Amino acid sequence: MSKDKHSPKLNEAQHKAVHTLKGRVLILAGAGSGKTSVLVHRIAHLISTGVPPSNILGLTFTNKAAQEMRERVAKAIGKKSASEVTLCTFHSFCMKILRQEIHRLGYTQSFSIYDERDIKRVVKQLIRDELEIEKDLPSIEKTFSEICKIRNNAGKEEPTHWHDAFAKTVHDKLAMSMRAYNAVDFDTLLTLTVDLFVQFPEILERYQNIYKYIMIDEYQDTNPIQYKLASLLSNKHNNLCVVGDDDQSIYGWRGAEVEHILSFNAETTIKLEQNYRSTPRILEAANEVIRNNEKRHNKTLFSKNETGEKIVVFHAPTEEEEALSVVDRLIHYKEAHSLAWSDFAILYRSNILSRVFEKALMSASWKKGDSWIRGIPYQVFGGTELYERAEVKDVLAYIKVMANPADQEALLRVINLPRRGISEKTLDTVTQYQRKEKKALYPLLQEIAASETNFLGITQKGRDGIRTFLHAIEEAKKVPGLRASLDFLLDEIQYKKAIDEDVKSDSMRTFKWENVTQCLQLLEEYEKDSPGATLADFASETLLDTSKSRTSKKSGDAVTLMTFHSSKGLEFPYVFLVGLEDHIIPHEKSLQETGLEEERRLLYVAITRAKKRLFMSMSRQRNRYGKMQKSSPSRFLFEIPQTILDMQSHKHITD
DNA sequence: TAAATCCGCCTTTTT
DNA sequence: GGCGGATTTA
Repeated sequence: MSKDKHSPKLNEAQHKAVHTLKGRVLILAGAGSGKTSVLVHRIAHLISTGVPPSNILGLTFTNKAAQEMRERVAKAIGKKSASEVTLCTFHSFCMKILRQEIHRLGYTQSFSIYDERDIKRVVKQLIRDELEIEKDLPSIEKTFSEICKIRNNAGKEEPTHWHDAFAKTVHDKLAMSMRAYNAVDFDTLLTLTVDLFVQFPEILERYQNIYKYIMIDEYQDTNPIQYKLASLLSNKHNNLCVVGDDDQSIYGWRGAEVEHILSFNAETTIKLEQNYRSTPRILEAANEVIRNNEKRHNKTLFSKNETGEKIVVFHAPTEEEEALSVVDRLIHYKEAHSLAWSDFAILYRSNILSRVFEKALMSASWKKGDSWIRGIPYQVFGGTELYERAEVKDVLAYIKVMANPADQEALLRVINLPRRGISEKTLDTVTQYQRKEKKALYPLLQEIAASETNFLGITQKGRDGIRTFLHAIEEAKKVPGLRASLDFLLDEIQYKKAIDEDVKSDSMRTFKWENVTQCLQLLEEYEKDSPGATLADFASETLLDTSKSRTSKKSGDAVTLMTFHSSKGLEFPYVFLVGLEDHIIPHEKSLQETGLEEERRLLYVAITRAKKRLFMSMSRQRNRYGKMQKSSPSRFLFEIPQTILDMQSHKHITD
């Protein structure tokens, strides 16, 4: 048996998984058991038996997983056929369908996508104006999470007590507002697609006939609505293959139900239990941790690899020293075993932890040949960064307004930006009137701009501002070309000048403008890559896959930094798990909420990313909300037997 | 009308 | 300790 899981030689279970093409197939795939490889082979095999690539649909949860699948399928069957296979996230799949069909649900093709901030603002507004309750308002957070529950439950149960009923009211109003704004959000992308399929069986059938073979990766992470979508689609041809591992279910907080995988009605069930990725030592640590969970299927993951080194653990006095120790080891092992930077990953529970490691990486010096180089190349995944920045959101909001004038959130965001004399009071008058008269905002603004006399008591200044704003938008729309049209707009509204005047520090000013330029750059690339695409397409695709912003160009040799969550499905020879402290993992907030077991699974996922060497570290104190606080090692660490741990001083590398 | 100050919450994880 | 949002001040 080959050790290489990429080798064409498959073990018995893998072989069966690849060759069972019909019916409902459940593949229980332990960590590192060659799951992706099996899926890729299975796709190749389907095609070799004469199934057209366009009949195959592979759904994943993250963009990274989708991208990896696309790359590996392309390698296996060639770029051309691979491009005909649909491999994408649930969300972008729904996007694809809704772009074609959403007009049947009372939207237009150029609908906007709202992120969590946008949607929360709408919810807040609804709670405030529509319900006119002053006292005892349920918090937005709470209402919003109730709303998410309703949506993700796919109408499974009706709300019973007051908070739920309230949330249901807000939910229904929200749905109306969103239709008025011609906007959807991450959740409704899915719910609307399901609605579409339920309301229009003939459309469903059309897609059923396209996607005759459906595969779902990371099935343990499906929530009810995704489950519903998959069952609808696969209902006719009944070829549904799902792959997953209950021990790696880490999205409970997003409504994922492990029950889906535990109770999947399968005609064939296949278990992949041989791990090809990690050394037995690493696997033992993972197994020892996960066996403390009660809610799980008993599994016996084994590895035939060489035993491997013990797991290194070190405890640094401060966060900075922890980061330095990690970086020292990075340099040491790269040198000692002539590795590439991309052989290393630094993984953490939450995004904030990336900071201190980025700093340490940036200021580290290492020897390349005869010369010293300052700064280790690294790549941070996740932590949306670029699209979270105010200036980029502004630009995106302008894009949305041009593409979709009904997008009221975007409109209100930029209508007085840069300041053009439209006061809060003016906006208040206008929106109140508009809500009362049930008019759309944009046409109303046009009406105001066109009027010569006093309209709703709006000041001359306000009216002038509205005119300037609308003029800029309308003129920009006429400019052909996406990038050109946006350039025109930004020039017209003097956006750069506004940044220059608003921002005090020099470095910040340059930084902000660079972000804007980068955004424009992305638009230009997008325009080049997808001829015929619109601004609406750009905005939504951008929001559905924020990783594109950073992975665009230089993906050379670099150390990977990412959260435990986003590391799922990936592997690295050398893995550093950092910040393993008891309030971070298990996260203090998880203790009541999603529960300890999910945190343990999360650590299990993180541990099983490592192929050769695993390092675990923590600090004795950590900065929390600006205050230094003591922290102690994660309780999970004590579940690993001492015999396979190598406790080191943070200062000295011993081997 | 816009700038200055204050307040509260926050940092769990992703699409 | 920093950011967005609300409130106060010029």
